[in-house]
Amino acid sequence: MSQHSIPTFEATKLRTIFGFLLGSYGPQYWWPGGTPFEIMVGAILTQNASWSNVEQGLARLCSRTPLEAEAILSLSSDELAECLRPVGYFNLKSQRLQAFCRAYLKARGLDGLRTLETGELRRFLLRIHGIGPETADDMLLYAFDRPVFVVDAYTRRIFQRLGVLTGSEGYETIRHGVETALGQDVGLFNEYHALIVRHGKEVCRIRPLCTQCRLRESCPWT
DNA sequence: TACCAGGAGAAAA
DNA sequence: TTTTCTCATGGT
Repeated sequence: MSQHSIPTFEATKLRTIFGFLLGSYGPQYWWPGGTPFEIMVGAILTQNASWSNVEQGLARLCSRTPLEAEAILSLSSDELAECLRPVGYFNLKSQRLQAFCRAYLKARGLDGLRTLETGELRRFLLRIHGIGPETADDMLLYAFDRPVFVVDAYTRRIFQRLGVLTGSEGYETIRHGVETALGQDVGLFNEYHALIVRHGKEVCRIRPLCTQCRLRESCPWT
């Protein structure tokens, strides 16, 4: 399947998977924590990092300065990196977070960004250095309540095991395919991504059979 | 001791 | 255009 061909995702299958996850884990009440700005900061910090590390970094940052764009930019990149040390990639994320804060203020903050149509807002976010498709979609869905399906490594893994994906599909192909199949449902996308992450953490990351997965008797893909 | 986590961008092939 | 490399702490 090439990046440019549009696969047909079975809505029934996608909803069956969702129902299984929701029945197994219940609502996840994402995003964990805070204001839209905090959610956007968290989305940057959690790139290829565990949320527990992000929480430690956020706590250090909040103990140093208010969690606001102006305050974050008032720190030197080294000072910010030191706050973010527990997150990992702290030098990288210090620069990415400040790049985001500059763009955020230039766009007149939350009020300015909220006036943008979803596609326009997505393009704005993707132009910021350090914000790729998954981070942008996390922000769109969880900070702006826009109907966007977030694709992450867990999504690819689970959908591939279940035969929804072949493994060669690109990010936009998967996102567009799921959105087309399920319709523009913010609540559904919010819960679906959160449940996929929850299950991804439960199921062994390496072995196909996970002895720690509490669903191992009924889980259809382990 | 290894391995990898709610990725993204640059460099190399 | 596609693949590989780099960034880095903390938990298991």
